Amino acid sequence: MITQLIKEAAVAALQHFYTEQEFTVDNVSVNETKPEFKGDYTVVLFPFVKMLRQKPDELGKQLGEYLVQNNPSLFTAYQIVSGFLNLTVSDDFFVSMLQESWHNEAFGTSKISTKKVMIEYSSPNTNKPLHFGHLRNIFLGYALGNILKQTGNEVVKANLINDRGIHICKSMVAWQRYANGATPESTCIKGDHLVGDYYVKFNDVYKAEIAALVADGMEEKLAEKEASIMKDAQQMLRQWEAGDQEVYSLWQTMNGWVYDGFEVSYKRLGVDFDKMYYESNTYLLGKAIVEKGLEKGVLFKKEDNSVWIDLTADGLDQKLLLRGDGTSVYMTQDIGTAVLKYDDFKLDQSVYVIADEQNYHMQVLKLILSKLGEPCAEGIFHLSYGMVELPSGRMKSREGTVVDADDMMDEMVRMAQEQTEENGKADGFSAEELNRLYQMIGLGALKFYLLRVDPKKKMIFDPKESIDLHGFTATFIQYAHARICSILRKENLPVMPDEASFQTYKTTLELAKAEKDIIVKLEQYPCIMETAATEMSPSVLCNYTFQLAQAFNTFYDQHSISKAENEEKKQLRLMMIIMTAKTMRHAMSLLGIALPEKM
RNA sequence: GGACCGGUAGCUCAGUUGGAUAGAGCAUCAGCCUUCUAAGCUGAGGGUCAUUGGUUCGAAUCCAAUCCGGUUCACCA
Repeated sequence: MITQLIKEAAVAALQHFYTEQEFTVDNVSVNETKPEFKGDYTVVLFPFVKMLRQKPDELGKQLGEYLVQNNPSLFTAYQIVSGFLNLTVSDDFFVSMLQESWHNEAFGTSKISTKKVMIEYSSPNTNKPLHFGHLRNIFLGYALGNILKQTGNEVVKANLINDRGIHICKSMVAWQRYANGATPESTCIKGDHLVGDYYVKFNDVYKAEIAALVADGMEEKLAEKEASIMKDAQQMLRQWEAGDQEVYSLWQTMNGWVYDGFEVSYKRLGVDFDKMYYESNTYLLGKAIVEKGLEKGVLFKKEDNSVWIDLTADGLDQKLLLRGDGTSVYMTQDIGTAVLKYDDFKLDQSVYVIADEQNYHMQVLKLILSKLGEPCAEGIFHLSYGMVELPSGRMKSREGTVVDADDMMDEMVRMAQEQTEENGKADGFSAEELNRLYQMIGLGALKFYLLRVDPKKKMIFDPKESIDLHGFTATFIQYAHARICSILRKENLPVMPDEASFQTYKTTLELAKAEKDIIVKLEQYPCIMETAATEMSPSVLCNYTFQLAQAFNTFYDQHSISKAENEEKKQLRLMMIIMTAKTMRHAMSLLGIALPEKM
């Protein structure tokens, strides 16, 4: 990568002049040169000015001369502007890069990290369908898995399904009471939606029952406990835990409906999992680890027999791990699951894609595991993301204010269709092609919208304003890609021509600014990929790809490819746009976004 | 109250270990389709980087304090 080469060259130059000092590439700061100055990359001189007691301009001149003289294939000129050494990188360097890499499908992949990594994402409850907030989680997890694979890691995509507990019993009770045996088949409602409807029903009835009790003079707190539907749900949970046949079978049936529904959604979203965990299998785990912790003296018992860990020395609180009656809590279960995952796959790293409201929980989980001496503790990483909110505040499934994931997908596809037709671009496609195109545009826009911002920022989504298909969007990138493909069609070339399609000319014509801008960007791709992986941030790829598409559009407007000045230019430009399209496809495919050849 | 996260243009956001006059998109305004797709391109306006101090040759970035918003500190999951 070029910044690395520049740093190494700068170190060599410094070492040449100042033999008594030690320099490393980490001392050298290299940035892209600001557009208002001549040059491509800039070495900041100030750190050395102080260290070597030299005047900036003199030091810059000394280094600049040396660098240009001794690296003729890399630099053609230098310029010093108030403490900054601006280096012009030779066209030859960029053209060679292009000639070597335009065809390389592995450009951007590396082996900088070869860990075994699990990414747990999605992790839904089985009492309601997926909503817009889940989508952020799902896209993040899926994209991150792909990105980590690109940098050499072995990735296990995992889904931990929350399929048991009081909230699951709530929809079951409501279904039992009010559904008259309705099934997805009998109602033609997608299974997860059907179950979700009864979860909402439960809460409606629950509220009404409380109101009735309060009207009869009961205290509200007591009414919340005494409402018959709630008592039924609690009773059902006890029966489930006791293994009651009838309850168990209802539970299996309704969860089955939900899984069928999820399957459809996941498939449409284009995501998948290598390993499924179910809380009904894991909720009893962790107790044995807690017992060991007691023996070791890491944990302690209170008078009522409940088991705790004291984290006050770490600035946190005491945390309950087992109730007085010996039953476990959420944390206990998570401890068990963390160890289970570690044992299943011998993980180096275990990433949890979970909303930021669980920051404290995850911090405590990691801390407890490390105090218990569990080797899985070190690899735990919480990829925390901000919740998606509506202008009116948080989405609440109990209040029916959620934006449903399936509806959202439909809405996006509908918008894609509407826009395409409005722009008069729906001609020349078969019905099936159009359908595929609308899916690509609609879902691409949705994914890009949710991935383009830093995960930890919360986002507010206004369904009324919906999602723009202009500007910093997937559509913009898709459009640039389609334009490139259109040029290639005109030139009778496939999207990825044979390696021997072009001659490798020795550069004779200077690169135009718009050409150079694209090639400079392309050259940065491997570096960008590394950043995305180490920062665990798909948004890095969104930003990069958008900039690349922008650079292409600018170029496209200024220069012709078919009617290039000469054959050399034409072939160079073809290589350039082929590599641009390839890079855009590569980056976007990691985010699950497809790019059309025509739109 | 403790802990954590956020505050950058009217709105949504970039800004990689401190580097040049803080950048995009949307919105607004002005231009550009007899030439490879105008879902595009070019230009203009728009900023006390929440505030105040500190460190530094240099701070949106690091430190301290303060203000605003959010999350969390359950024998819920």
